[in-house]
Amino acid sequence: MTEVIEPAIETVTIDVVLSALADPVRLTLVRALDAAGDWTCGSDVLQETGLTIGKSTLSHHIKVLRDAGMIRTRVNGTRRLVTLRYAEVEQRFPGLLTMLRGDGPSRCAAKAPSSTA
Amino acid sequence: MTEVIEPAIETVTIDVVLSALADPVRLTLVRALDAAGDWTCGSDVLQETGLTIGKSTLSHHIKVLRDAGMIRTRVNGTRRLVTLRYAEVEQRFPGLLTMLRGDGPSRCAAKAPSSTA
DNA sequence: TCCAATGTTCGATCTGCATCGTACTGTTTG
DNA sequence: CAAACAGTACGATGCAGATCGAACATTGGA
Repeated sequence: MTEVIEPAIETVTIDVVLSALADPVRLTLVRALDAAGDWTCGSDVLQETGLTIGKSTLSHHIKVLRDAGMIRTRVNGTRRLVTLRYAEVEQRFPGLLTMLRGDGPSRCAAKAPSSTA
Repeated sequence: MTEVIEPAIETVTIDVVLSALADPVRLTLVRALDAAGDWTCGSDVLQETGLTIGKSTLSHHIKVLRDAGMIRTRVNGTRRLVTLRYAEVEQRFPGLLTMLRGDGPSRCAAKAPSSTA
């Protein structure tokens, strides 16, 4: 069970994290990991999230998220297991994962105060 | 003292905020606002931040940040005064402004644990 | 050993966005 | 009213990054 190399959480900057999370596909991936709990395997995530991207594109996005310190990749046989670096990210950027969770692209239409002007 | 139209904070999604903050110029602007308080829209900002962009580009970035709910623009005569929507952003996305503050592009080289492998 | 399955790497393409210059709007002042 | 100033709007350009397909590892099993 080798681990793919990843940055120490202390060396991760918010600049890089913001760039990583600015992409809708990567945001979807992180949310899926957060919601689905522990592990999600590479290609399974496409089916689970409904993303329609090629596997090389997925591989690219996973690398970006890993370099941004958000996720961890462990090699298990012929498969890669991906997980959120939950505790570390929460420690380094408190509240970040919570705010990612709150807003789906079209949720949150519950109660809008009348100050829309 | 008219106010330029801005979104209600409740309608702002984290997706839009992340896209807005993913740009280094806009991140610089937000940090400058956070550090210095209010300022005017024009060449003051460029001089203060050391940014070397045209004024139309600056205007563009300010619009993006405003649409993302991060800043407010007030019209005062022939000038525009820009402020950070501090309390509102903090209420909607707790901790966000703090984590923007923490990381300069090259700071934070203090103590890296030996878990780099 | 050979084959199938899973991901990564590489090169090419294409789209979105940052940037710029110019023209335009609105405001203050002479 | 005209001129100067501050900022916006718009069209054009260039580049970074998202995407894809194909070739290349690596592993597990027949």
